[in-house]
Amino acid sequence: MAHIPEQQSVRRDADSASDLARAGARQSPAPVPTSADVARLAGVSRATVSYVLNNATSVRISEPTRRRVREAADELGYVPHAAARSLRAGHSRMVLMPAPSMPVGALYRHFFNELQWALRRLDYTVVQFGSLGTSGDEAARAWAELRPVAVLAPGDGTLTPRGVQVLKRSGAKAVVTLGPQRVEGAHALLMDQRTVGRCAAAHLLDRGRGGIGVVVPREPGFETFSVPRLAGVRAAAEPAGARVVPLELGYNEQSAAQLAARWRESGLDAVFAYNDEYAMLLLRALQDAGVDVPGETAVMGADDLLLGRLLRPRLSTVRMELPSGQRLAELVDRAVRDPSGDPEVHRLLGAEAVPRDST
Amino acid sequence: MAHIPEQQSVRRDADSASDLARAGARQSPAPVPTSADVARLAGVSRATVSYVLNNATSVRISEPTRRRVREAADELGYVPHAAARSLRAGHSRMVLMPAPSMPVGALYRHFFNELQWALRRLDYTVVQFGSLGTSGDEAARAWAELRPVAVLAPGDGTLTPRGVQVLKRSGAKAVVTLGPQRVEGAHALLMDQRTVGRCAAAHLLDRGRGGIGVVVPREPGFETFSVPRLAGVRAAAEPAGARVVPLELGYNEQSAAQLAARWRESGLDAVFAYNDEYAMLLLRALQDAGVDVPGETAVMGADDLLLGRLLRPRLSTVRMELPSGQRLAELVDRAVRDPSGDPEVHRLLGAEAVPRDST
DNA sequence: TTGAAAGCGATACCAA
DNA sequence: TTGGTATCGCTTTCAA
Repeated sequence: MAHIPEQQSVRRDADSASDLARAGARQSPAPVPTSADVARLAGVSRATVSYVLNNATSVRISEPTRRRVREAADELGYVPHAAARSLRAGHSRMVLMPAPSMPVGALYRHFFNELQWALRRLDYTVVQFGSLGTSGDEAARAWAELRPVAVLAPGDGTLTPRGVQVLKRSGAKAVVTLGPQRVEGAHALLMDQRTVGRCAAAHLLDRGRGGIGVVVPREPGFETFSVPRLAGVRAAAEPAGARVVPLELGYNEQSAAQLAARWRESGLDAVFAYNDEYAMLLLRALQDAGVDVPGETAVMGADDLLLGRLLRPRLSTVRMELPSGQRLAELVDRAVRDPSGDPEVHRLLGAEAVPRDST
Repeated sequence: MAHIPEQQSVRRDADSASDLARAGARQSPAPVPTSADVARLAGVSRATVSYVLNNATSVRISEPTRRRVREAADELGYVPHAAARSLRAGHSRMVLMPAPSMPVGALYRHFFNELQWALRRLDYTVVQFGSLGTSGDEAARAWAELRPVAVLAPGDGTLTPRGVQVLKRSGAKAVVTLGPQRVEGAHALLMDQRTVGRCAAAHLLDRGRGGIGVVVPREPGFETFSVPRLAGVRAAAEPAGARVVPLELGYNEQSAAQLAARWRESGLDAVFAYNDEYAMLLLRALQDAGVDVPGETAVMGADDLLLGRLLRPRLSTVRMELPSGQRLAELVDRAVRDPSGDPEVHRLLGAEAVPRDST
């Protein structure tokens, strides 16, 4: 024991080199190296380690010392402890994006990825937090425990004003909802799905249709989109004297066949089928039932999927647009820097009818 | 000032009720309440607060005290600080699931969600960490900073053995890859995409085809799947004397039309089109070019999408199966509890040909 | 140029 | 039954 400096604690006595050697063998789980271990191995103080590894500009450290520290860190496989760091700092750069609880389209996924990427470029750590299972305020509490600097929550009604309060009190500088609804106290990136319905209805009216069916997926989780889309169709069509009828449809051939079999009695001459997938399903079923599309009935989807163009007749659709993730990332950044600003509301979703051969 | 106990620091002087009141006004950002604040308001020690809020069983706290503490916590909107807690505890229950860097199918998404849900039931905190942009060992370091108890990484080659070492040294009890490749030192949930190719090839050979084209998507990011699928076709077809030809295809009508235009000169009589979407695209293009399917050429997809059944002829496909997320969650849990266990390798992906009318 | 020490928030041991 | 206090890993001010 004579060679071991007195101040070292028993646990730290074991010299780091042999710790490292033992890491391969699965015996005792090698203790996770801390900055103190690095300091010891490099023969400097913890402060110096911190200075070197963080490239502190306020202090000048000699080049040989820097090298010794870097080598020691490398040898030990030292990785700083994010929690300890942000605890000390009093803040983090974590942006929490609770993952959407419903299946989302490619457009949204793309936007989501872009946003994530842009935030990372602004030096935020983006973390997706699966919120499935927990609900509402409970979820907000769980998020708040992580002390994110900003929260990008789905604007689908999960988050309540109370939830926003909880998050803000826990130190979140910005709470932003992303979806069809807005929430008191939070910024909103509003993707108003009614626009999609309105757009589809306008096109169908334009084609002279007077009885519009609106497909409402039977699968759970789609209400956040399907309800406002239906409302949008109503808002645009009913004032113009058209009839609007919601139609339940399950995503399977049988359900589509049933709907198609009753089609003629419904007296409808058009259908907005929620999205391209349901539209393709229904279009095929109608054709199989002998209903002429677009002669007897117009069929319209949404999402502008490539696959819709492969059908005959080619599927008319609603193309949606989202702004670049970059812009939204900047909004988040602004909100973080100036938490006192009033909640901003941005309408994001652009929609445009793409007439093809099915209407 | 007379009414304020001497021991309170200046910052804490402001009484909590008025802090709360000020939270609505956006003046000074109300300080985030800590357990000390709760203790002060309830007139107890921080220790007691901790006991009450964590339902500690080793200590008995009187009911009135419990109530006072709970009310104080409620009034302040207190939420515990996860980082501080896990720092003290020396471990967390965080499972990191770096989000897949490529677009994935519905099957995988479903599996992913199920796994996430099952882990949460086992009391883990599941966090998805977007790894886009950072690469390889750099990413592993970023993950390690969060000190997750387990990491579920995409098994697509991003993670290196070095990365695994970094994670383990940072205290991760289990590192599990999820994808086509395995990595030294980590458990593997192997989804060997060659199986899919083999399965498709077997079916096509069965149908008497001797020249098999294999679509390789031109879009970036698909290599991790397309390369092993091609290899699988080769492995199954070439020993049987069939010819295998890779075919680049972009996901657009033009690219498909080009490929179809050159079809007859290729002399192929079958194509495995990567997945149903590419298959549908190509099938339509072949038909438009006057190629008879399945007479002249068989077309096969993968994923068993509903939409594939809507085409005429109905698309033959490869249906894939993944085990329940529950089982995998249990595997992760086992690995966490017994970090010394040897890396397990599980083959996950089941594949089965679904013959329909296009082959 | 480097080191000592305080402190971030929560917990658990030991006393009282 | 409750309170004081050391501790987790890291950063940063102040002194040397």
